[in-house]
Amino acid sequence: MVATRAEIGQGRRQRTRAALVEAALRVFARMGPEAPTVDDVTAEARVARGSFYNHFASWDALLLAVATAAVEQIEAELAGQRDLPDAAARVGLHLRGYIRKAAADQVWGWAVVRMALVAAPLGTAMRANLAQDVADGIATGRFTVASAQLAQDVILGAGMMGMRSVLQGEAGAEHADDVAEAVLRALGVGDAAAVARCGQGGAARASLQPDPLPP
Amino acid sequence: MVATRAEIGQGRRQRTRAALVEAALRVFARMGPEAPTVDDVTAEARVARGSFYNHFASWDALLLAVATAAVEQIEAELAGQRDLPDAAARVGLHLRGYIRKAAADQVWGWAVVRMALVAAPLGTAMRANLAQDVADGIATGRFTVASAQLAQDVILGAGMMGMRSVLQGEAGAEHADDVAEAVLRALGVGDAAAVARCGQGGAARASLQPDPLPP
DNA sequence: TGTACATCAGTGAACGCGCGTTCACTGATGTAC
DNA sequence: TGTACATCAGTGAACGCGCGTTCACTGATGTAC
Repeated sequence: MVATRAEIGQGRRQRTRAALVEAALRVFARMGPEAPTVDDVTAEARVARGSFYNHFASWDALLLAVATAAVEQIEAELAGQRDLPDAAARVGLHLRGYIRKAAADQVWGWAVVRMALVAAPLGTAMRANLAQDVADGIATGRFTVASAQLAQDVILGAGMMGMRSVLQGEAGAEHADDVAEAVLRALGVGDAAAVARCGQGGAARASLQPDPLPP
Repeated sequence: MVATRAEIGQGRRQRTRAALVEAALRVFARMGPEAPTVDDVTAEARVARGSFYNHFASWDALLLAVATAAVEQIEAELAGQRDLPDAAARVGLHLRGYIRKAAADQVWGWAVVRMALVAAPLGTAMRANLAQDVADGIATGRFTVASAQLAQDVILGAGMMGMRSVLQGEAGAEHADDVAEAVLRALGVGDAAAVARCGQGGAARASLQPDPLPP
């Protein structure tokens, strides 16, 4: 059966591709998404240089794959929180989740921060997730802000800077709660402190296992 | 007199150097601070390639010069506002000033946003200016925040994202006031709306002349 | 006043490295008979 | 069961472009006499 051979081929392909994406994440965490060369990534993945072009037509294609993988990873860990009825609680838990994950998995954190600041794909992916919660919060009167754009700017801006501070070692893990509370206050949420510090926080925390430090 | 000849030489030097820094600002606005080459900058400055190395030992040296020039430019326009007695007013007016300037001078705005996100020198310069106001606001009880780090993260993060939105055309000039108000709310300033929308705003606005659009 | 000279910054051709990209080849795995 | 073959992904040497960097030269300007 032809299907079998094709499947086996796909298996090899996917393993090599995954190795490249994972290696790129580590390299991006060290060097950002634009400085490294094809050689840096293939060396980290322990794969021949030519293999890169079997999988990615361009550097942007790799960037998109890495950004997608990074967002999927955190969103999977936060799964279920999109179902919370309160938009403020959802935003708060996402903020805490991202910052806590940055503290627990510095490779992921640095890669996300560096990509978010420089590369379009990641910012776009995160904005897409956010837009829904922001629109909901405004529609239900939970957020009192001048515009949805303003809400996004405050959430993403403070969130990214909060991650950066934690990664730099300028703040501890409690920074996640502090940032969430401050952002919710900015959005006009009256009970910001309560929303930012409890809710499904226990569950979210339990799903985060600490990771080894980066190289 | 030997001094005269030396001075004339310095005059030539300084003009060439200034041309390189101004050209680099325009190039950074288009391409960010890392992608462009020495050729891009010298071509924009209409100067021979070799001249670059008469003035800058490395790309980082250029970056530092451009970042310094960009911060000095806005700080000169906001001069006097550091004397305001209220830390909240100072922070608000700086936020509005940066975002309004980005709207009025897009070349400056894009260069600042791209440098702030990627290059260390600019972020460091802005943090240094901020630290004083944040410390003051906390000491006088004007800000009620968990930490100075938190205040900086919210101010810089929301400020940069606000500049980005205006530059992208996703928000209008009024975004400056909205961001300032939201940030002050996050910092626990009770009269955030009042502080963000009046004060020395008129004077600050008058000092900003609109600039031509970037290439 | 005029001419030869000194001292700069600026110039741009030339060199060489490093990187992206290609492509004929290898090796692994499954298939046919 | 064993052997020849087909089909993949993966490999890495080779090519060539583009960029950073250097340095002997030019041109501009002021100085000496």
